[in-house]
Amino acid sequence: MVRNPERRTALVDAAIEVLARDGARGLTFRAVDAEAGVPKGTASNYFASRGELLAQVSGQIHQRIAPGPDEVAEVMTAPRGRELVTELMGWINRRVSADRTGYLAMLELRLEATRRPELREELTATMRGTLEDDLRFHREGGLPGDRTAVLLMYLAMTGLMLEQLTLPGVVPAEETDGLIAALVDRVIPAG
Amino acid sequence: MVRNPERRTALVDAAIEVLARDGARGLTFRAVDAEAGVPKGTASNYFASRGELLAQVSGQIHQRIAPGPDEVAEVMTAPRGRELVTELMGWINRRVSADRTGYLAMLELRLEATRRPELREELTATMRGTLEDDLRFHREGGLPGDRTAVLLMYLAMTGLMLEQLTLPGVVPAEETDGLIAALVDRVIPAG
DNA sequence: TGTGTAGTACGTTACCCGTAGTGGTTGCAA
DNA sequence: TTGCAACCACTACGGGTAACGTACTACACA
Repeated sequence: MVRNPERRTALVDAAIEVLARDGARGLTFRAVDAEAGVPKGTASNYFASRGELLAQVSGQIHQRIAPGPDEVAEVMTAPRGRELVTELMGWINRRVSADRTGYLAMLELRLEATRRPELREELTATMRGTLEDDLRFHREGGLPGDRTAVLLMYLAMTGLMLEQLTLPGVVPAEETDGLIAALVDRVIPAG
Repeated sequence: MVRNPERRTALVDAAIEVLARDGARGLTFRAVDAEAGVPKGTASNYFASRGELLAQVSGQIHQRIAPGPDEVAEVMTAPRGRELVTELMGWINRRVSADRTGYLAMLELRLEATRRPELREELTATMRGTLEDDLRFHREGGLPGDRTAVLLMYLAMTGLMLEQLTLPGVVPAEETDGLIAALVDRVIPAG
């Protein structure tokens, strides 16, 4: 098994690209080779199996999707209130548009997790972790809204994400900002 | 091109099953043949291409997912109010659990639509139609909650659906009923 | 008896996969 | 500086699989 960290991450990045563009069906070692611009057979040398490739994709995609810490810090200079929460949600939304590839690959992974117990466990643990981080961030950051509110926002944003990524014509893009504002407004209890 | 309606729907049903179980990757004419218990090559005779197969799956899956009219009528005997809306949402949720296969296939179709403009258009039109039906049903049925409320519930239920289908461990099953109740309670404006 | 569909069998095609083999680069030691 | 050893990129090949479509036969029904 060859170990060249740069090349390995390059291959995994290529795999993410292929996954988003061609779907699970198009994700083959050869396709990864081609996408990464490396000779045929290279992916074979770096990953023992398709499952291992997916596992590494799963590990890398979170880093790709996760926000940079300074990015968050910048937004969080504003006073705590519903407006700030709205801003955060809109920011998530824009992030999905900006990195369609990453989020689409994530969706493909979710579907794949349906059939791969190990992948499912890993993805579940990570997603659960980030959700708990969100909850803690919200609570300790002094943002308005209880635990239930955060969970509801999480679900609605997940749904919005799915819609935008797969069938953008169903919920018109012009409405999304208004919907996000209404979501925050209604879901966070007054007080 | 052979035309035997029964067999055709049987094949499409088999394709839905394969799509949910093995994903887009596993959806081949041969796999459909095997799943439907018909001789190899049959699917080839019934569908000119993979795209045509997917188109027919898309046409049939909506009927499979759509509720029977009497089912709705039965629930709608209750007095109009938040409780009834909660009941309806819980019913959607149970429906997803009961027909995992159908909804998983639907998810696979959404992802596939990412790469197939024709499929995307058709799916978008249908989904948009059912969403507008929902909105009309809600309005004309005298249920509480404005248009925004229905859209927000749609998004949250979509998110919940995705979570349950792909990573059921992230949002614990014990919480879902409470979340649905809270969703309805908060999203529908008082009045 | 003729048309159309079910079932069988087959050949072609297209990838996909892994690996053996080669050459080049780097690092270390004499 | 030179020689050696390890590692990795790259090429090329061969095996294998499975998917696909179709020609062919059998049968039912009009």
